[in-house]
Formats: sequence, C-alpha cells, structure tokens
Amino acid sequence: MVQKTSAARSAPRGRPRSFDTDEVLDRVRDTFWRYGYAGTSMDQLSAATGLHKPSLYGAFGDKRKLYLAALDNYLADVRAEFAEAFAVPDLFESLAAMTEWSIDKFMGKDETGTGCFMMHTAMPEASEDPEISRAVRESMDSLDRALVRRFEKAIEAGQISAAADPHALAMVMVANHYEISGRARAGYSRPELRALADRAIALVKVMSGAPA
Amino acid sequence: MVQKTSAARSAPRGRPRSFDTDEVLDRVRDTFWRYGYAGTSMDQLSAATGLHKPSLYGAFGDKRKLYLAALDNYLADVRAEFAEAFAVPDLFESLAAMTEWSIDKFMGKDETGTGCFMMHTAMPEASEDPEISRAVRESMDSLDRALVRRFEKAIEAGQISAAADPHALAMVMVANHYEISGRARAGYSRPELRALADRAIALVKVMSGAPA
DNA sequence: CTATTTATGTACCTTACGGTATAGTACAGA
DNA sequence: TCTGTACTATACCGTAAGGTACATAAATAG
Repeated sequence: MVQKTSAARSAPRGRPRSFDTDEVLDRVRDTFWRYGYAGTSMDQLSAATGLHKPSLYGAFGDKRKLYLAALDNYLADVRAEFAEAFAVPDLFESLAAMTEWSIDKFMGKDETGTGCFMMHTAMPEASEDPEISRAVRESMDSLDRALVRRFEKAIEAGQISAAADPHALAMVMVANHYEISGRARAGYSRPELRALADRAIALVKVMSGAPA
Repeated sequence: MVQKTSAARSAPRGRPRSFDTDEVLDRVRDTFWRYGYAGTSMDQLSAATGLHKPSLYGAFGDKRKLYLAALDNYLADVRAEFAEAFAVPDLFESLAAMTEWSIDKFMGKDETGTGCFMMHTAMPEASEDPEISRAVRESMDSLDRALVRRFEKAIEAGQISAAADPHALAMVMVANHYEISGRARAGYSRPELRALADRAIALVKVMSGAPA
C-alpha cells in the first residue's frame, strides 16, 4: 500500500499529504471519463476529489499532467486485468474473462455506458497532443501483442489448430474490444454488448479450428 | 445546390447571406474534428469560417446546435459515400471502396490522422448529451443494416456462399471500421491502416466461402 | 524549542469563454 | 423611394476557465 520512491526513507520532510494519491487519481479519472478532457474543469476535479485546487496543482502539476497521470493509472489497470485474464489456462475462458471485464468497465459504475476511458477521452486530444497520441499507440500495440501471445500459447497448448493465425485472431478480438467500447458509450445495453462479444468469440472458435 | 424550405419561394425577405451554409459547415466540422467539441471555441470557429460570431449564432443557434449541424452533415456524407460504395456490383470491390474511402477520410486532408469525426468528437459528449448519443446509435445501426444488406445482396447474386452469415460478416467489417478510425487518430500510418482493412477483407473472403 | 520544509485553505488574478446589444447595410415588396 | 426585414460588423457583457499568492498548519531535523 505504502509507496516509497527510494529504499527505506523514514518519512518525507514537510507536512504530510492528507489524501491518498491513488484514490484521488481514481476520482479524477472518473470525472474525466464522464466529461472528457476539455469538458472537465479544475473546479469539477476539485469538487470530485474534495481537494482544493492548490493541492491538486501541488501534487500533479497542471491539468494536463493530472490527466496524463489518470490515463497512466487507467492503462496500467487495464494491462494488469488483461494479464490476469490471459493467465487463465483455457483460451476461451480467457477470452470470456477479457470481454466480461471490458463490458463491466465500459458499462460504468452505475450502469450508464461510459466506454473505454482511453478511447473516449484521450482520442479527441490525440490529434493535437503527441504525448497522448504516443500513449494511445503504445497501449494499442500492447494489447495487440498480448492477444497474439495468448493465441500462440493456445496453439502451443494444443487448444486450437496449429494452422490458426494468431494475428488474424487477435485482430478480431481487438476490433471487437474497441467496438464494444464505442457502443457502450453510445448507450447500447449490456446484453447487446455481451452478444457482440460472444459473436466475436464464436468467430474466433470457428477460425481457430477449435471443437464446436 | 440551392435549397428551399418550401416550394418555390423566390427569395427570402431581408439581406441575403454572404456565405454558403454548407461551405461554412465544412469548415466548422473540420475545426471540431481537430480539437473536439469542448476543445473548440466559438472564436476558433469564427476564425476558421471567416464569419463573425453573430453570423454563426444567427445561422445556427448556439455552439451545440452548430455542432449538431456539422455532425448531421458528416453523417449524411458518410451514408451517401457508403451507399455509393455498396452499389458497386462486385462485393469485394464494394468492401475495398468502403475501406479506401474510410482510410482517406480518417487520414485527414493533410495526412495527419484524424479518425472518424463522429467517433472522436461525438463520443466524448455522448455520455452527457442524449441527443448526441441517439445520433451515434442511429448512425451505428444504419451502418450495420447497410452492411448486412450488402452481404445479403452478395448471397442473392451468388457471389458468396448461401450459408454465409451476413450478420457475422457485417460485424467484422464494422468493428474493423471503428478500429481503423481509432488507429488513424492515434497516429498509425496509412499502410498500417490499409493492412488492417485488407486483413478484415481477407477474413470476410474466407468466412463467406468465396473463391480465394 | 526553533528552524525548515511541505501541504492546506482562502482569496484572488488574468484570460478566454459563450453569447449578445446595437448600429449599419443590402435586399424584396409596395 | 420608402419601409420592413434579415444579415453584418464592432464592441461589449457576465462568467467560468486555468492557475497562483499568501497566510497558516503540520510534520521532521537539529
């Protein structure tokens, strides 16, 4: 829980923070998630976190850095969750876990559709902000690679045909993932998203020569 | 070119507009496209169109209505272009035309990646604006239907197997479409987008039992 | 206890925002 | 030509934006 930048420094010098950085970042992320980057004001963030603006500025820099911190936080979370899903031995249980988690996340806490934080708050800024653009590309590449690896593992484990194309299979899942994100934010219902995910998994099953 | 609200009214009463509404809407759309809805100011729009703000307000209402007009404009354009692409007799030429047009659009005028106008400017607002959310859903549904119809037509024409599933095929193309949009805005290159589209079309070929 | 360091809370600054009042202008109709 | 009407241009309004100065509070180091 407690994080230290270097080894075992007893305690930082001055007055300690009255808040937990990760918790604050979660609130910040949720606010940006709803209203977008440009659509969120520092006053809103202040209200959402319960912190006064000088505390936010002191801890994170400016609005953009605060957003980038929230984005990193989100992306690290996604990577961790997907790594967990992909660690499930059975391929199709893996894919089910992945899509279940996505749909849960994309539906949002109170079942209003919110979609993927990155897709709908970072992308609008990506065309004018190279750092955000790069973060998005890295995240997309990372998901690509993780999925390809997962399919390769399934081939090695003999779960699917050795003739299956991991890249084609990954493409289907990735495209489906981003589509579900968009549909979620557009207000499609959870069963509709579930059906979409299931159809993609069914397609993967056919493509990979797995037993029906 | 000229549009009249009712039958053949000769000319509106007062001083005529000094600008072409569609042309202005194009500039407006391009500006929103780059900076997003919330990230675009009325002053930017005024500068981009060469119109003073009162003219914009007089012609379109407020910022939101101006955006909605630009969105409608864009969506109508997309529908028209896709209808044209789908009118091409050969299925795979149709799909190639569709993806070519998408990639051209999504790369933007000066080859900076911009992605789909709707996906990256409407979606962030969709979670708080029911009208925008509805427009997005309608547009997605419309593309779904158009693609399903296109595949049904190909089955009727004997271009692909009668056992092919139009819904599954449409899903592949739609998901690919949205993915390309995201990748474009994230800065992926034109060849990368092209490769992605080609892979989807190749998958459709396999799935539809068409001759290799 | 004192000095130093860092966070908090209030109040505020500057700028940019969405939107408009108003005076002038170009057209149609009478 | 006169009148009504709709658009243009300038200048402006109130507010909300991102960000900060400053006094105060809570911790450590000596």
